[in-house]
Amino acid sequence: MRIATWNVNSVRVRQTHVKDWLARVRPDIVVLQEIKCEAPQFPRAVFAELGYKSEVVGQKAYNGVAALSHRDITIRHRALPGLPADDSQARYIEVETDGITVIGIYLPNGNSGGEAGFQYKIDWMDKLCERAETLLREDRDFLITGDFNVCPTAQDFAPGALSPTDALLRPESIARYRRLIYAGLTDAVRALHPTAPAYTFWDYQAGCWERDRGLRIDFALLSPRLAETLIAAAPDKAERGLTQPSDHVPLVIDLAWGDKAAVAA
DNA sequence: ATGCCGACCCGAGGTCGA
Repeated sequence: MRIATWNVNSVRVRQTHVKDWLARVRPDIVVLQEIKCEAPQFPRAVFAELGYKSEVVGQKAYNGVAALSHRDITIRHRALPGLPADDSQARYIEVETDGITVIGIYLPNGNSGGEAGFQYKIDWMDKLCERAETLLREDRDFLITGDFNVCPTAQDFAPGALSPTDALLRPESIARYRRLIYAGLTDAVRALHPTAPAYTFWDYQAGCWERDRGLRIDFALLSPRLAETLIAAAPDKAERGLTQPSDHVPLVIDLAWGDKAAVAA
């Protein structure tokens, strides 16, 4: 099973990139972030030409997440459980297929809106931790993947790419990322590549791509049984070098899940 | 120290991202 995540920074601007990438990489499921449109504007037909169905949690201009799959998927949640009912930011999608729950997230950045904006990020992370802990208690097979907007270690950003006071580096943010790991989830990329930079984001500004001043802020965190099936996990760096790219690249995870099921049968 | 770039809103230039 191939699962991917990609912050596309506007799905309408990036629809040809996404379509070409789907044809090349053929993920079973991909979750998208920052689609920046409401569901009616989502270019479903473009991806349907390749056999992909879309589940969209849209929002005008900002945020917005989606899941594309050529399998049958069931949408379980369109918002992060535990957030206030009046929260209108489209940042969470939870879908299920073949016994796996795939959670796609666009975690708040936390640098805008002052301390209230940062507190929103922290509250969001607390609810995400609670969701993960609930699924672990239920002994479910799941992964949380997407744009986490956190750089947990110094290895996860190029020197000078972030201010030391950036919300991506604040101890409150990192502590909550660590809580997900301590709960029992496995960072798929680090499990296989302990020392590689594995950046997933390069700012459009200041020649960050050309100077390789990147960040590793997109992750796939696997529940224990899924982690045992991990085959491959890597950012698809080539996408950043194309014309008019997203500032993020896809992260692609391969699991021996279908194989395992076949053996068991 | 600040802005760089690029997307959104709309139809200028402000706001947000990370």
